[in-house]
Amino acid sequence: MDEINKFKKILKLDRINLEIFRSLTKEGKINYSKIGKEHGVSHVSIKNRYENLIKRNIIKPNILVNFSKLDFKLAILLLELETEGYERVKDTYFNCPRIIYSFNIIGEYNHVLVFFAENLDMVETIFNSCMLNNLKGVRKSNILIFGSLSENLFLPLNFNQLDQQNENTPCGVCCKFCKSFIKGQCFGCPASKYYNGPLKIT
Amino acid sequence: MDEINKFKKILKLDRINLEIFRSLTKEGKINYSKIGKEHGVSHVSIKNRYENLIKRNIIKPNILVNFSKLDFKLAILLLELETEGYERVKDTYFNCPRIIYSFNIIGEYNHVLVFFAENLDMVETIFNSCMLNNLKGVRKSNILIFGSLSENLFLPLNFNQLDQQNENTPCGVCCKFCKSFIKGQCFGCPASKYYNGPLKIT
DNA sequence: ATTTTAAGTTACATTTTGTAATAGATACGA
DNA sequence: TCGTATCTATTACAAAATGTAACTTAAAAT
Repeated sequence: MDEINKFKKILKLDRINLEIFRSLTKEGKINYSKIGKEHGVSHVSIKNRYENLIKRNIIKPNILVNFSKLDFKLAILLLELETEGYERVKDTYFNCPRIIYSFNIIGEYNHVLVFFAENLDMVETIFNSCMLNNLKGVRKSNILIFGSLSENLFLPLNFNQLDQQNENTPCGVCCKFCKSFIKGQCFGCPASKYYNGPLKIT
Repeated sequence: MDEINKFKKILKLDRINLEIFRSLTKEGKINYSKIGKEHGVSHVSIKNRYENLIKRNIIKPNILVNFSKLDFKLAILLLELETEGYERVKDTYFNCPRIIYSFNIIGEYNHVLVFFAENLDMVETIFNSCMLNNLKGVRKSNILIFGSLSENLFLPLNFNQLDQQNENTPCGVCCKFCKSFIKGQCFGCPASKYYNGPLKIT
């Protein structure tokens, strides 16, 4: 019971909050007045609930992209890292626009990276040039490539990194000097000015 | 070049669309007028761009939940399924409120499920009672448990399934008859009327 | 017992949105 | 090449939603 009350202080799940969470996905917008009317409270109350949850960093509105519609490839990289490398991975890839998720796990591996590339060749290039070259202390690794994305697979994309005005990538290299980029095997990093793939900002 | 033009027809990335995508995360709302003013176009134009991308199923606004703030546990289940079971997994868990992601992969395993549970004991219970009991044709499985979620980890939660008014779970069982539930080892399925954990709607 | 905090209310001025009619540019088939 | 769709954009105005501030109530903390 204590576990439950503690949880409720963080995220109270009642019909009103549920409706707040749902409305954005259902209608693409949050309409304070409408939700308020439906639940017999004022629009200001809805606004406060919503904004407080965001301010307290409990929820985050976001735009997810349907990766099934793009012709992108996704991959999961399972890593067993030595202690030193372990801390560094998150730092290195914290702002990488290709990394969708990065988390520590317990078990056969201790870190997971989920990333995307523009096509299958690029998966290989990214894996070799961006990752293995950059990472130290990898004891073991395993790559799982996503198969056909038949259903709609919506994932977050780091739009904040797509400005494409920086000389260096967020992970600290420069595409200009990368073999794969020079040979034309790689579109480059979508966060750098050298990028020339489908995510190029027009 | 053709690859890039094909992509642009699906998702045109210019400064305006980028700003549309960013604004929701930055400000929690999409303000057509404001974005329009900033980019020298009318609010109607912004509205149309946004609504068309949603209607075409390219993007989906969503509320992500900060799992680092909740005391929930996350796990990745890697499965090697026989052809017959392969098709069934997606169907069975399509509406499961605990499943965050489900996708086909190529490699050592052919399917991945990412799910959450209220605590570590529940991970075990879900794995045994909900999954292994329900799945046929599993040749090999591997479970990876998430470690400490030090950073903020925002993931989507299926709020549409949290009504808690159904006798049966979306995967087709009834908690009332489940051993783990009867013994009090399990909060039950958050989609069913029997659920009594922290996600209980008040 | 008093203060603080959290959650909600009303009222009104301001801002945003929806809608409809319309225009220009591009794509495309006959 | 002509005409027809289609896509993207515009303006203008009525309708609706939002932001804000001052205030209320209840619960929690000191």
